[in-house]
Amino acid sequence: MEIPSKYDPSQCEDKWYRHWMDNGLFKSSPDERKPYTVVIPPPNVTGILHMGHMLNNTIQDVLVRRARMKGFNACWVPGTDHASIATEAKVVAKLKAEGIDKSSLTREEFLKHAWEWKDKHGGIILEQLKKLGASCDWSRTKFTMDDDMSRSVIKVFVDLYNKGKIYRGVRMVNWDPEALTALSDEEVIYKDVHSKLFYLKYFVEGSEEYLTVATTRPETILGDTALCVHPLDERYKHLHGKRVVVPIVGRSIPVIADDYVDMEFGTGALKVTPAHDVNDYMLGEKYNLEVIDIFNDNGTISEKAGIYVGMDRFALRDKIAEDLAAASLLEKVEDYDNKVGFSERTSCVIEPKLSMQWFLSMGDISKPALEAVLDDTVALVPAKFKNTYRHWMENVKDWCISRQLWWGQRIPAYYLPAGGFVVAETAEEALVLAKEKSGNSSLTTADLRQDPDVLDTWFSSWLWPISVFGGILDPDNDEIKYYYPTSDLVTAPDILFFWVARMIIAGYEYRGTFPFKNVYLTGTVRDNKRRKMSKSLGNSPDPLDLIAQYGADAVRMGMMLCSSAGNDLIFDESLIEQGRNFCGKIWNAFRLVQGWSVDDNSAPADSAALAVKWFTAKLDATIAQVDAAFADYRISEALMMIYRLFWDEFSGWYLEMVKPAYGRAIDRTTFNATTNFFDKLLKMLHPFMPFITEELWHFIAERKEGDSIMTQHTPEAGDIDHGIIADMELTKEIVSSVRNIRKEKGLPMRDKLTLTVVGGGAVGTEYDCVIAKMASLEAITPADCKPESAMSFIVKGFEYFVPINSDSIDVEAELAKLTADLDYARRFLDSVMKKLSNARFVESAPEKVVALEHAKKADAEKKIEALEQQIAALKK
RNA sequence: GGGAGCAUAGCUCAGUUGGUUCAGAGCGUCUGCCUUACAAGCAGAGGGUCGGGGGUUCGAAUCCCUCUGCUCCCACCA
Repeated sequence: MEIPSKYDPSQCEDKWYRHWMDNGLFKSSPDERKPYTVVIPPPNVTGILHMGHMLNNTIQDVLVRRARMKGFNACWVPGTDHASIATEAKVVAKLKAEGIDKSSLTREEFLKHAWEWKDKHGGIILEQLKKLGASCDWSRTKFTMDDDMSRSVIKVFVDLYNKGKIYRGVRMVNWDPEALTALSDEEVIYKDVHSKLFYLKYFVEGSEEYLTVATTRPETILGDTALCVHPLDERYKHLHGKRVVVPIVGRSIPVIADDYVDMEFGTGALKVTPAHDVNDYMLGEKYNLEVIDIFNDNGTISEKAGIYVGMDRFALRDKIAEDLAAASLLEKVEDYDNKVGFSERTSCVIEPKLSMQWFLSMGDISKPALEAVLDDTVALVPAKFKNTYRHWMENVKDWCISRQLWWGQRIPAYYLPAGGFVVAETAEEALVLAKEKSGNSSLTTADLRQDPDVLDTWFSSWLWPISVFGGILDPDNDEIKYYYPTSDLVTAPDILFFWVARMIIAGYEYRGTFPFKNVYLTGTVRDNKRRKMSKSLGNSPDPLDLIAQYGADAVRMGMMLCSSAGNDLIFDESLIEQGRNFCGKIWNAFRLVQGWSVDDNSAPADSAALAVKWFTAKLDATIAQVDAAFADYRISEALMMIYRLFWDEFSGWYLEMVKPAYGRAIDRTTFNATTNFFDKLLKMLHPFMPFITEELWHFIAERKEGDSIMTQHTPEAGDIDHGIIADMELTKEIVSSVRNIRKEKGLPMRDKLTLTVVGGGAVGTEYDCVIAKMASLEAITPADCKPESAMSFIVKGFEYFVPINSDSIDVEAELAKLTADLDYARRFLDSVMKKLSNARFVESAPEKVVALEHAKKADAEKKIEALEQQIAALKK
C-alpha cells in the first residue's frame, strides 16, 4: 500500500470513526470481563461544544480508550441534560423573537415549542463529540427527560417524600426576577460591586428627633416594618419601644433592640424589611413583624407597596433617592463596595423573596457521602478538593428543589379541592391517595390540581450514574449490577456541589454505595492572558474550526499537553500546532521505515543489534513510567513521556542507529524489530491520538475486516535492562560532544573524524559502532595520552580527543575553557570535601549518601587530573 | 469575615518521605544546517541566587514562621 507523503486528517478521521461505529467497537454489554464505566457529564441539550467540553471529553476518551486496551469492558455512556432554566430561557427568547410571549401560551403549547427546539438542537453537541473521536457507546445515549429518566426522578421524589426528607414550606429563597423562578443557593453567584450607601432619616414619632439609617437598598423602605438597634447601644437606648416614621412612606414602625445589629456598621441602626432580606426575615420571625412584599415576581413594585407601583426596582432606587433628597430625608450618600448575588443562568440580580417552595433536607442524607470522600472511598483528583468538599458537606443546607418553570419534571404533588395535597408517581395513584385522605370517594383526577412547578435540573442529574442503567426503576437489573459503581468521573470543579456531591449522596441513598471510584476535576480553560475562555469575551476558539484546521488528534494532544488535574490550563493555539507537528513526525517516521527494502539474507549490523536491545529496554522503562503516571492521573505527563520516547529516543536515536546506508537494504531481524516497536508505540499513542494511530496501524500489516487498533491490547512492560539504558545515555553524551566539536569548528558531517579515547572509556568498546555511526566517525582508537592538535571533552572522567587541523584550534580559547572547567571542578571537589570532613555529616547522614559523596569525590579528582593533563598538553 | 491553594527558565509546568540522577521537561529564544523520513525538520547552545526575609538541620526548592503578590471556595454585616 502506498503511503501518502503527508498526513491528511480530513482523509482519515471520518473514515475511521465510521469504521469504529460500523463494527460496533464502542458498544459495551455486560460480559465476563471487568467493567470500566464512565458516565459523561451530560452537556446542556441545546449547548454547543466549547473548549471546556473539549478538554473534559478528551480526558474521558483517553481514559476509556486506555481502559479498553487494558482489557476492560469499557463503557462510556453519553447523553444530554435538559438544563431546565437555561433551555427554557432560550426557548422563551426564541419565541419572543418570533413575537410570541410565553404568557400567551398554555403549558402544553410551550412544551411543544420546547421539545421542537430540543429535537432540532439537541443532537448537535453529541455530533460534535464524534468529531473529536469520542468512543462513547452511542446506543446508550440518554437525555435527562427521556421517559424512563423522568420516571426515575419522579419515583425518587415520591420515595424521599414518603421518607419525610422532602417537605414544602415558605422560606426566603433566591428569586430570579428574569427567569421568574426560585434558585438554589448554589445557583447564586456573589460578585463585588460598587454601590452606594444611602443615609436615610427616620423621624421619631411626634418628635423632631430622627435616627439615621444606612442602606444600600433605599427602595426597600416601602417594605420596612421595624427599625433595629443594638440593646447596649447608648446612642439609642432612649428609643427602645418608641416608634419612628418611614420616610416618604409615612408608615409608623416600632424600634426594636436586638444584638444581631453591628453597632460599628453605618449608624448602628438597621432598617428591617422582612420580605426582602434573609436576616430581616429572621428578625421578623423573632419579633413577629409584619411582612410586606413590595415586589412583583418580575422585580417591579407591587400593589402592596402602595406607592411607586409598577416601577422597576432599580429605577425606583434612583427615583426614591431623588425624592428623599427633595424631602430633606437623605442625609448623605457614600460610595460603598459590597457583594451582590447574581443568577448563575440569567445574570440578573437575585431578589431574596419569601415564597412557598419544595425542599430536600440534606442533613442525614449527606452523611455517608461526606464520609466516603474523607476516607478516599471516592478519591478526588487532585486531593486538595477534599477540604472544599468537606466544608460544604458539613455546612450543607436544605436544597430548594422546586422551580417555577415548565421545562422539566413536574412535581408529582396533587392538591385536593378541600385543601392539602398528596404525592404520588401518577395521577391515578394520587387519586387513590386523595380519596383516602379526603374520605371523598367521588373525586376524579380532574378535581386534583398538580403542582405547577418543575424540579431543579440537578434533581435529575444527581441520579445520572444510576438512572442511565435503569437502576432506579429496576434496582436489580443486570446492567446496573454490572456497571455500577462506575470507575472515573471527569468534570469541572465548579459543579462539585451542584452535581458531584449530590451524585454521591444519591449513590448511597439508592445503591448503598458510591457512584464512582475517582473524580478527576479538570481546570478552567483560560486564554494566554489568563482570562477565562467564554463566549461573552469572544476569546474561545471554536473547537470544530480547530479540528478542521489541525485535525482532531492535534487538538486532543494540544489539550492534553496543558492539562494537569485541578489546575487551570492556559490554552494557546501553539499547543495544537505542537500536536499537528507530532502527527507529522509520526507519519514521516513511519514512511521512513516502510520505505526500507528488506534483505532476508543479511545479518543485523552490530549497531543495529545494540540499538534494538537498547530500545527494547527504553520502551519497557517508558511503559512502566506511563503506567505509573496513569495510576496517579498524571495524564499530560504520560503523554509527554510517550511524546519524548517517540520523538527523541525512537526517531532521533533509534531510527538513526538502525537506518541502512543510502541505497542499502535493512536486515530482516532489525526490520521486524522496528516494525514491532512501531506497533507498540502506536498502541501507546492510540488513546491520545486515535485517528492517526489507526490509519498507520493498518499499513503495518494486512488487517482483517473489522480489525482495529482500539481493541488491541496495550503493550506491557517486560523486565527492564537498566544497564544498557545507562550505557546508551553515556554513548549519546559522547556522540553529542563530538557533534558539538563539529559545530564549533564548522566541520560538516561528511568529513569523517577520528575519536581517541584515553584510559579506557565511559562505555565498553561494543558501543563504538554506535558512536561511530551517530557521530560520523571513521575510527575510534584507544591511546595513552593526548594526541597532537586535538579538541577534547570528558565523559564520566574519561578523556576523549578529536584530532583536528592545528590551524583551526584557538589555543587561547581552549585554555580559557579548560581553566574554567578546572576551576569549577576544584570548587565542586571542595564542597564535597567539606561535607566529608564534617564529622556530623558522616555520622548523621545515611550510609548511602555518604558513599555517594565519596563517589563524587573520586569522580571529581579524576576529572581534575584529566583537565590538568589537557591544560599542560595544550600549553606545550 | 472564615477556609484552602499557589509563587521554580521568556511562557506553561514537573520536582514523591529533606540527601544519587536536583535545579529538570516541553514550548519559545539564539547559532549552524534544504544531511537522500520529516524546515511542521536536523544538530548544537544559552537561560533560574526555586517570590522576599528569618528559622530548624550535618544538609532545604522540599519542613516551620513571617512578609509580599495572585487564585479559588464558603459566609446574612445592612
